[in-house]
Formats: sequence, C-alpha cells, structure tokens
Amino acid sequence: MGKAGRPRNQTARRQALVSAAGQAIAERGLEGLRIKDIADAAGVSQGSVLYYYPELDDLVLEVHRGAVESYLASRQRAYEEAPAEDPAARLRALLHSGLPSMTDDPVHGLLYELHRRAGRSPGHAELMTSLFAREVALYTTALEVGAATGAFSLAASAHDLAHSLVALEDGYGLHIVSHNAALRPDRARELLVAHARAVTGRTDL
Amino acid sequence: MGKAGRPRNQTARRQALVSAAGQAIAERGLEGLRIKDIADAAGVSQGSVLYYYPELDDLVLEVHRGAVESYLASRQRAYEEAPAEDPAARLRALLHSGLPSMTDDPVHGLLYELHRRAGRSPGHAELMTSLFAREVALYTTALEVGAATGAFSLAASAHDLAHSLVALEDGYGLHIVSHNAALRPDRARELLVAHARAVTGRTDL
DNA sequence: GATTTCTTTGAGTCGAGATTCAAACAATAG
DNA sequence: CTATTGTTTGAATCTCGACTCAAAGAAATC
Repeated sequence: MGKAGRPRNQTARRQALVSAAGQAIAERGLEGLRIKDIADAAGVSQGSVLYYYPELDDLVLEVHRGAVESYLASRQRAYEEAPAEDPAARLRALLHSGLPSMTDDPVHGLLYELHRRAGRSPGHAELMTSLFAREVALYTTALEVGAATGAFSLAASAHDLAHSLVALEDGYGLHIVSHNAALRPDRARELLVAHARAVTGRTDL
Repeated sequence: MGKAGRPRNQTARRQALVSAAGQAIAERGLEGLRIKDIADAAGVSQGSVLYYYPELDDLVLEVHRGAVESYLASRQRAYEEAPAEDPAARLRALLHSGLPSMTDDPVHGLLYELHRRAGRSPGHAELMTSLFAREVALYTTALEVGAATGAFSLAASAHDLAHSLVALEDGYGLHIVSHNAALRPDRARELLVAHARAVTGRTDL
C-alpha cells in the first residue's frame, strides 16, 4: 500500500520561478510584474506559475528573502576575505560592498524595489528589518575589533557608529538608484569613506 | 467678434485634483492609485479627472512637485523661526524637521512613495535631485554660520557634512516609514542628533 | 434671450492581465 | 501494463479599471 505519484522536485521548480521573478522585477519593477513575464523567463506556462504560487505575494516574498540572503552573504564574504589582522582593510571591504556601483546596479535595484513593499506588508518589513540588523552587526564587529586592537579610535559606541554607516549607505544608495544627478556613485563612496575616516580616526581608509 | 466662453478657473480645479491625488497616493500607494479614488476625493466625476489630466503621469508629477515644495518650505520655516543668533538652535530645528515623527507620517510617506518613480522617470528624478540639493544647501548654510560665529567646530567641510546629514535623514526615514521594527523614530532621532553633535563639537544639541 | 465655448457627467466600450479548468502528459508503484 | 497521483498546458472566462463620447449644464458675450 505504498504511495504513488510523480516525484516532487518542487524545490527546483520553485527556485527557478523565484529566480525568474527576481529578474522580471529588476527589469520592470514591482508595478510592472506580470505572470507572463515570470513564466517566459522561467520557460514554463502561466498555469505553472500559479500551480506553484497560487498567491503571487508568496513568490515576491521568496524573491525578497533570497535577495537579502545573497546580498548579506556577499558582504560577509567581502569582509572575511580581507586579512583578519588588518581591521582597516576589513572595514574598507565593507564600505566598498555596500553601495551600488552603477546607477542601475541590479542587486541594489532589486533590494530597494522590494523594500518598497515593507510599508504595507509585514513580511517585507521583517526582511528589511533583518537585513538592517545584520548589516549593523557586521559593522559593529568590524569596528569593535579595530578598537580592541588599537587600530581605530572610535568617536562613539561601535553600535551607534554602525547604525550611522548603514543608514548612510541606505541614504546614498537610494539616491544613486533613483538617478540623483548630483550624487554619482563615486562621490557617494568618497563621502561614505570620509565619514568612516572621521569616526575611526584612520586617515588611510 | 470678441471671444466667448465660460471662464477658466482651471487653476483651482487642478489644485483640487492634485490635492486629492496626493491624498489617494498617501493612502493606497502609487500602485493602488485609481482614477475613481481621485475623483471621489475631489468630489467630481471620473471624466473630469481625465479632462484636466489626460496623462495621469502629469498629475502625479504635480503631486510630487507640490510635496517637495511644501516640505522644503516647512523646513525653511522651522529653520528661520529659530533665533538667528543661536546657530545651535537653528541646527536643532533642522534636525527635528527632517525625520518622520511616526511610522506612518503622511508627508514623508508621500515623498518616499513618489521618489520610487525616480529610478524610471526623469521628471521624478529631477524633483528628487532638487529636493536633495536644497536640503543640503539649508544644512550647509546652518553649519557655515555656526562655524563662522565660532559656535561649531566642524569636523569636515560644511558641504560634506551637510551631505551626510541629509543622507542620514533619508536612510533613517526610509526605515521608519518602512516599519523597521528595530528603528523607532525616537531612536533614529537620537542617532541623528548624536551624529550632529559629533561633527559640530556641540555637546548640547 | 440667443449664441458660443468651456465644463461636467456617467454609461458604454475596450483591453490587459489574472484566474479557471479540463484535457494531456509523466513518473512511479504494484 | 495499469492505476494512481503529480505536473503542465493554454484556451476560455472573468474582472477591473482606463478610456470614449454624446448629451446636458454653465458662464460669458452679444
């Protein structure tokens, strides 16, 4: 009396749909998201999209979750790939991984696009909160290690400074992806690094 | 053979429509904007909305323009109402007028909502750029006056510091209106003021 | 009051896109 | 091979909201 049926490799399909949806959102924005676009990008029919995600919101939430995780992983990686014995280099790595490098950086573009839902959707708000908290934690660690080894002389608590750095990234990043003509990526990076120099006492960041 | 016809008080009607649209956008967001909602809020028929704004985008652009102007005017007013002989008080006034005071502050909510279009619409990008530049100018003036009178000892150029302050406001504000559970308005204000204290050398802000 | 032009209405039309669904197809168990 | 359940399709249908338009209303001019 064994169970029957075709094997479920839903995991793979779902993953493909999440990826396709992420691509579609990055291209046309949340408002321009169409089931047909997702289906085309994933190479399946419209019906299949609904079969796996009867609620499109669930799919968008998965896209958001995936974007947050992969973005955090990339920053963590950047941080860890810098020499552990050089706190300034590690901080520099963080600073350089937190801003969109072009006005149409796809990763940041997707994240800002998804964050837009946060004001009206608790699920998205939670993801945004989580991203912020974990970025703050990364910076806090980097600053505390530098302070402990004497490499930095912090102008305030590591935790508060970390908050400022992440908020600065978000503010500058928002203007960059929004095509603020007066704030090019280079200029934003300079300003961010200058701020980091000021609060750590390192003039060589 | 004089011209005839009913007088045109299009100005008033347009203003009413802009106001109604602003209200609708603040309530349901750009994605949820419906002609019917605008018409209802303005107390006219759907046809009238199209009569004055055949291109809905033009109406949204007007809403954005109005929001930017009134927001800037309110900050300018806050700045000027503080005693001119007290640079610290003036800076404090600016700092307190730049963050949403609640998680659903309607003014900031509307502005962030409209800024969302900037990435895909040059008109909106221009408005956002203009808002940023003028906020930076306000802060720059406040900082320079304080520095000139010896009230502040600036940690960097007034212009650079002003950029940081505005970007910080934008970053914190974004998280507040997005319901970041870990960053309440009070906390954000504390962090912003702490930053201002650090870069001006005033411990009494 | 007649005329002209501006304004307003709302029912009707139209279209884009979401949703449904019955039939076809696939893999596994027995 | 057959039965059973999982999967996929895409044409038909449904829904919502933008857009059209002919007719009615209103102010200014003559």
